[in-house]
Amino acid sequence: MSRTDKITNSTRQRILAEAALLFRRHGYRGTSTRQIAEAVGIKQPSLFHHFPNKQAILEELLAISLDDSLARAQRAASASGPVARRLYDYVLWDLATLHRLPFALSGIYAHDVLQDPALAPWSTKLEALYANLRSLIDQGVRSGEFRPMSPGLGQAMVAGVTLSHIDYAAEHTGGDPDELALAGAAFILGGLLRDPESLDRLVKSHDRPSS
Amino acid sequence: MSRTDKITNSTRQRILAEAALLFRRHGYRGTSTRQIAEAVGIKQPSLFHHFPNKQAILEELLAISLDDSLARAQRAASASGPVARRLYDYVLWDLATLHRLPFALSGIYAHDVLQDPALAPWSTKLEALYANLRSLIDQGVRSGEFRPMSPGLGQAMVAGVTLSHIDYAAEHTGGDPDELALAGAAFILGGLLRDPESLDRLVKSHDRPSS
DNA sequence: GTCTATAGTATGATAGAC
DNA sequence: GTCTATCATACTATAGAC
Repeated sequence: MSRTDKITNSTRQRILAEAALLFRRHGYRGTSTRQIAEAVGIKQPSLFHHFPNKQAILEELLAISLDDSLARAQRAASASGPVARRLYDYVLWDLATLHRLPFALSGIYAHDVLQDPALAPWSTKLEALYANLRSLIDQGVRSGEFRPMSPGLGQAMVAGVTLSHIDYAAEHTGGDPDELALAGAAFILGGLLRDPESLDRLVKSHDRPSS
Repeated sequence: MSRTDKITNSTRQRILAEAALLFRRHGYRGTSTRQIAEAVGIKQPSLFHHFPNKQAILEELLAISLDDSLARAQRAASASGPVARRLYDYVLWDLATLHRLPFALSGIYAHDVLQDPALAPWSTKLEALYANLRSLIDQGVRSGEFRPMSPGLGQAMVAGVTLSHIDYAAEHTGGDPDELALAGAAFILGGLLRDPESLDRLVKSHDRPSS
């Protein structure tokens, strides 16, 4: 995070915003640098004054959306206490953060793009995030808090719900981030918990997520 | 369904299978016709003897995966009886079918591809499928079976879980389709139901899904 | 039904003036 | 920091021989 972009609502930021929107709509590969430039209101070669290449735009968006999530997931997986509580708090924070992003992120976690060897470091980070989720689910299954299930499948489904929120957010602006996050976290925990009454306890005892 | 491909394990079928695999891995746009041809073991122009163009390959895969699901969702949404039962049975059938497909489908529902105007008919079909899911969720919320939630968000999350199964299936072959479908249906219903004890009843009273 | 050769197009990126 | 002009490349698809 050694950058100097305090509140630079500059061309650079507008490129990121428009690119994120287009990447979500048409995918990374389905979006041309000409389209991004047109959306920003400049000509295509001018993009390359702000970013060395198209991939650098994608990588900056990945950094925005992945780094914090991975750190939080790591802490959640290695902390102590009831797993349901830790996973619930993590999901709640993740979704609320996601719904507050200034960028319509997505089309970015799509496996196809991260499969590119040039993006291997990001693929590794996403895999690390997923490994923490698998660990959490495994802990919950072993402790009896969650229904028996393959941690891999559980992780995939949790990630699937998260991705669905990214898409939903992009097409339904104006929703309350916390409300959406609560709905998502309740759905996920409801899907995992063996004794779903404990969900009520989770919801009721939760203070607002700290940024 | 006016085709004549009984058990033609022909070049045509192998093109479909390899294309499906590559589309999932690298996306539709990230997969070149040369890659498909190479995977099949022929040269690139030979593809065009079997399909008029690249898009036709995608469309055939879409037909395989979408037509039946839409029909089933339509019936589920307009039938009578408890919503939870109808949605549970639909999801169970959908996931079990999906896990039995000979093709590693996906990368296909990705919004970015369907956004192409040339694929508008398929985009319409997917939207119709989603509208039926929204209707089911809305019915469930109104009847009190499901927790209060926006039908749009609920539909998105259900679809997200389904997509996660497609991905999971592609990377973990050999799992029991029915078992995976049960886990997915339980997750979804657990996420939706207000009174999750009724989930036990759904699971226990269910006979095996008819093909 | 498959091949070689190639047309036609769109793309990401660079050079250099202003 | 943006522009015009352009290069090099990769792609989908066609033509026509075998």
